[in-house]
Amino acid sequence: MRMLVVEDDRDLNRQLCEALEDAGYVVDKAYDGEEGHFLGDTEPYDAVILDLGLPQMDGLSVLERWRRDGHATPVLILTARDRWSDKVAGIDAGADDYVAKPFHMEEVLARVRALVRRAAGLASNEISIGEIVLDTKAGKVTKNGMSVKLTSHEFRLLSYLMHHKGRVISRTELVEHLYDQDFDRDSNTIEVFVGRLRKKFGSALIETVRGLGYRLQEENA
Amino acid sequence: MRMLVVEDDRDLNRQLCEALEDAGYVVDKAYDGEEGHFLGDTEPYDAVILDLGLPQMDGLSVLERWRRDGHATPVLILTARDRWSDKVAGIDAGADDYVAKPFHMEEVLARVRALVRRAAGLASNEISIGEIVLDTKAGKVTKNGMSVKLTSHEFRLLSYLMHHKGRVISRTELVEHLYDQDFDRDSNTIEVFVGRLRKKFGSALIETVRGLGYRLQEENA
DNA sequence: CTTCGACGACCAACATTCGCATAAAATATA
DNA sequence: TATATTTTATGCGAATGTTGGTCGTCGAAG
Repeated sequence: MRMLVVEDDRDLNRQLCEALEDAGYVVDKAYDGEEGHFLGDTEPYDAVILDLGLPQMDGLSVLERWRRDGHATPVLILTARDRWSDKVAGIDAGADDYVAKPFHMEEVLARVRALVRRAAGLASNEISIGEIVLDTKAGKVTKNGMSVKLTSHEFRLLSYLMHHKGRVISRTELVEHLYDQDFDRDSNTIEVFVGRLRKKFGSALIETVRGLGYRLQEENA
Repeated sequence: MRMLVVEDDRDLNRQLCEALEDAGYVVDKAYDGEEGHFLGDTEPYDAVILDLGLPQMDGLSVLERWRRDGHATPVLILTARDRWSDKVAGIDAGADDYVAKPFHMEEVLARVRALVRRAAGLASNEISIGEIVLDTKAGKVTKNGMSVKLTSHEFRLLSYLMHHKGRVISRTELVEHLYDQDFDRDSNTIEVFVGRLRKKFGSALIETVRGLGYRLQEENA
């Protein structure tokens, strides 16, 4: 999962990024509204953390423009504690959730998890497909109840695929969501990891759609 | 485990802190409502001890604001013995428990233990995993019934991990809960202590999840 | 039906990061 | 001061991620 943090306070921005990276996400950052808007417009994020008080273009405008342009990316708003009106306006503008500053990093993480989960239309922290169960909170995967050991990239890949099961995912989309901006476009890492996942879960799990990408099938185990 | 004590009576504050530290917690203190509110809002405590009669902002308001902002941190209220109404109001405001002043330190400690325990979803003061039993009340650990000698940091680390068994805990989270504010971010102390615990309990106890953190497994002993 | 080309799978070597043990230094405790 | 505990420093080794190459396979065009 790939996140964008738009926050002008360098220190806070760094803290947020660290926490998110700790939690296993890939994170891009922006320090002003314009940059943030551009990135959110260009890159396919799975969630955005957006501060409201920003230089260049304030957070609310950024959010409004995104929504006007049809971006549905989940957005978590950061508001100063005393700016109630901002909170309301943020929700009107299409924010998915908000947290008042100052906040507990853990709370932000919990809310981000919830956003990603909801975006995938799921109710809990667990996604299952056949005998395979992925627990995003515990960071654990089991097959037939047996825990399966995955490396962090393997986990991310599987996680993304399971969040979008049934849909064909292009290699480009995977690269965009699993890596940050500068990454060698023509590399075959994704294929390698798909191969490794198949070795661990059986080749039936991930279906190859030639020329388009990969798909996780509900029926298969 | 990391605690916050909000109490304007310096003497009492000090006593509480000492007792808590003796019991193996890491403790931050605040002498007025504002400071207390800020800290509780910012730092991830495992429990808070909150006096109601405070300068700047009274305890009840502090608590109400925390709860309104979605903080679920367990809070133990201190009330004067004759202020029944306060007690009721405290519970309404979201306190988890209360103690009337003057009190026995023992009672406070017991209630704090209970709060931490409940927050972790446990029923007793003993947490066990395989043959290892940790008694939070006695501050002792046994393996196969044999007492194991741990240093205070070793105990704290093990305790935190056991309170969250099954979940992957990042090194960052551990540092945040085992040390107070200013602590060198890139230090390898945690790794050293994990190593020591493994030496004492066997390497199967603490599983490392590369790139993410550590996890205590229910299954393993 | 055959052939060709493109795409993906697989493999093995390489580079890198990460965690661990160890020991020495610093700090707290008795 | 002596002792126990905590922290820092460093090098090693294993786990992980990446690259490049080869082979197999699918599908379309002849």
